[in-house]
Amino acid sequence: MPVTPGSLTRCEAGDQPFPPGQAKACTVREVLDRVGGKWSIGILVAASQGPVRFTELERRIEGISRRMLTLTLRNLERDGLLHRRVYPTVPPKVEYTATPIALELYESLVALTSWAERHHTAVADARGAYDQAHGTAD
Amino acid sequence: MPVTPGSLTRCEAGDQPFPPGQAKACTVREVLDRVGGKWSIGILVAASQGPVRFTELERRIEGISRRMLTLTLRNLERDGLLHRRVYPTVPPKVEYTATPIALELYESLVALTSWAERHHTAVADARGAYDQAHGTAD
DNA sequence: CCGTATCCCGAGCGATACTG
DNA sequence: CAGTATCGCTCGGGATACGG
Repeated sequence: MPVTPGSLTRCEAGDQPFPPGQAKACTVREVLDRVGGKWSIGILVAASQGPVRFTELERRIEGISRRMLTLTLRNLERDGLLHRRVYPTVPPKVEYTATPIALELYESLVALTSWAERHHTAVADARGAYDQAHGTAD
Repeated sequence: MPVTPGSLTRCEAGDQPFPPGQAKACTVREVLDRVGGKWSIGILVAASQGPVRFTELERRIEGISRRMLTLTLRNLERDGLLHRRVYPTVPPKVEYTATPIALELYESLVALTSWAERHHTAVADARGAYDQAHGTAD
């Protein structure tokens, strides 16, 4: 059985104007609005292996700025995807841990990685063909 | 068995600097960069039910502008997710159809919708708690 | 009917410097 | 160590008007 249209009912949490029949699209957007940021997934992956400290993330993510690391961590924490534990020591120590629902999300993302791995060459080919047919570099 | 770190090998198609151990993050980003746009999913959903015409999409998506509809259609076509068929009639008629790999992607997205449906209340609660604890509206 | 062309704005992100 | 503050830019996206 393919995807059943209408199996997803409502779209109440969003402020986006999705008409009926587009409930699924809306639901997906919900997720994308939360982990669609440039660094969210990377942080989630790192934190899914166990508690991670701020500076460790800064090293592991490579390319991220202090600012974006902080911002993304805050957003993930706000959405209940990360738990932030502060040790009142000196120097300070903060650990970030993926919450259970983040781990579930992580699992769900596997479907996407699988798709990407199966078709990324096809996508690349399609791009090449398209750019060939139209104006590649003019 | 939970997600096995390292089961996804390389990240060759991207131009983003993902260090080793972040291959999964990179792969997911690949997908997000393609369907992460504001309207991509909606169009994909509509086109997955069968061929759709331009104006029909314009009505079904509700809120989308002509410009963004065209742009998003072009991107999806370029990535091989949509097939564009032009009937040389007058007035012109154009049909967009989801390709097989788009349908597979659509299936993969079900995992995300499932996650969203299971936890969107938890996320909302987390947000509320966070905003409560910090400065909601001050 | 199916687009393109232009203008404009705000969010997202990067760089840099400062702090408890 | 783990942040905050400020600036500035790029780019996605909205509004509007025009064209084949």
